[in-house]
Amino acid sequence: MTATAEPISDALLAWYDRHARELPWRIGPSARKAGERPDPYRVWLSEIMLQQTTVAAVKPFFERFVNRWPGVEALAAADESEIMAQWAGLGYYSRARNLHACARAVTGDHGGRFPGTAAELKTLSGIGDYTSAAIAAIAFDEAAPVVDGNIERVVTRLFRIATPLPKAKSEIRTRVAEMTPAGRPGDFAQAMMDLGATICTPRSPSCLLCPLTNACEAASAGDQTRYPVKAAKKPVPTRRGAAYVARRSRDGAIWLRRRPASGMLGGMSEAPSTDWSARSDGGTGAACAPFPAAWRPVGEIEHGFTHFRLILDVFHAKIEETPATDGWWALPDAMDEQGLSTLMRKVVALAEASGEGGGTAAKAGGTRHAKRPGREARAVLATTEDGTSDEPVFEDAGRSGTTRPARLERRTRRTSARWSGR
DNA sequence: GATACGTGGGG
DNA sequence: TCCCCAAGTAT
Repeated sequence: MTATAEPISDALLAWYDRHARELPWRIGPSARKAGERPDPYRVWLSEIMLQQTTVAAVKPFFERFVNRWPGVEALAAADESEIMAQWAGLGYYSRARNLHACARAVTGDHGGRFPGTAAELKTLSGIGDYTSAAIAAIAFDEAAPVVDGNIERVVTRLFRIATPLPKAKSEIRTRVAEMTPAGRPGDFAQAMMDLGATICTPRSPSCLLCPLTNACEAASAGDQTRYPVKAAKKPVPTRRGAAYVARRSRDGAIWLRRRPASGMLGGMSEAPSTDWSARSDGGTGAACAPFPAAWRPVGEIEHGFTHFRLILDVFHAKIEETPATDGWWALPDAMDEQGLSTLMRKVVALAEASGEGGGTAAKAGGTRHAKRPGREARAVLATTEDGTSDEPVFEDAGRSGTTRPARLERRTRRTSARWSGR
């Protein structure tokens, strides 16, 4: 332990006692001191969701998950497709698959209880260096060094570490291990993350409000925004592809299929699409469609992924016969349960908005190339048709069986879908 | 070690 | 508009 280590954790914990954020998965410092402990299941679930994802984005998903699956056994008993559908919109979908695998491992191999050490936790699917340490510290009081992006920023500034990430990780971890107090390792980790999220922010840190400013080498030098130093990022290429939205004239149902279990949007549903490595010249059209129909171009969707930008040409057709390909019919009312990624929700929304007979003004020459998918997607969509309802379709029978006869239930109401994620 | 892997919000 | 980035992991 270095000479400065102890004052840092003391000052930080004192700050945390006053300024800790209240979060649905968190036990506040007072309650924690009073002996209350966080539920390892909730800690785990939140940590998985929070990987590369903002607190604001996670909150509603976390609430839905714990309402639906209050404990790890319930989650383990769920169908993976149902978990995927609930995860839809949160991104990084391998997390959802790993979540299920982890829940099953905890239930099957650990008697329904999460193992209590970082080393054991790390053997579970979806739990790596950060998450294992975080769960061990927060839920089980192990003084494991927790290092996430916030803490990297705080520590590189505190010690003015100029080594670029990710090379600096080991040094950062060493520093964190030195600072982590045996008494309150979980609060310390959460305090560091809160500090990084609210005070020691990337662009304009509020050093005047920071409890560690006196100990901070970068603040003393006045160059705090130089840290952390990161390797240069590479330019993101553009890929193109096409998506084909087939609508059943009778009830407005859309033909969906499931993407392969691994790779981009793995395991999620989609309107049948070409692959995306496809030529950047936009050489997509009716000829590339998954099955013959009167395909009409309705615009394009732009979507930014982490490592490439995608431009998807969207085609629409009204058909009546069930295609002779793998897939299933999804009714407008049931879109939320289909496990559609955000990209595919945009695709479907665009097709809906420009589909003739859908009740919305499909005219206006602007639909041909919707350069503003964001605005497009935010449009309130309404179909004036009455819909019949299939059962929720995102399930095994649906994707393999294809032409499974729909269970018909008359549901005479208008559908009005708003682009709001859920 | 480098790359694949989503999405939405903020400056 | 564009770029950055957010409680990372798996391969």
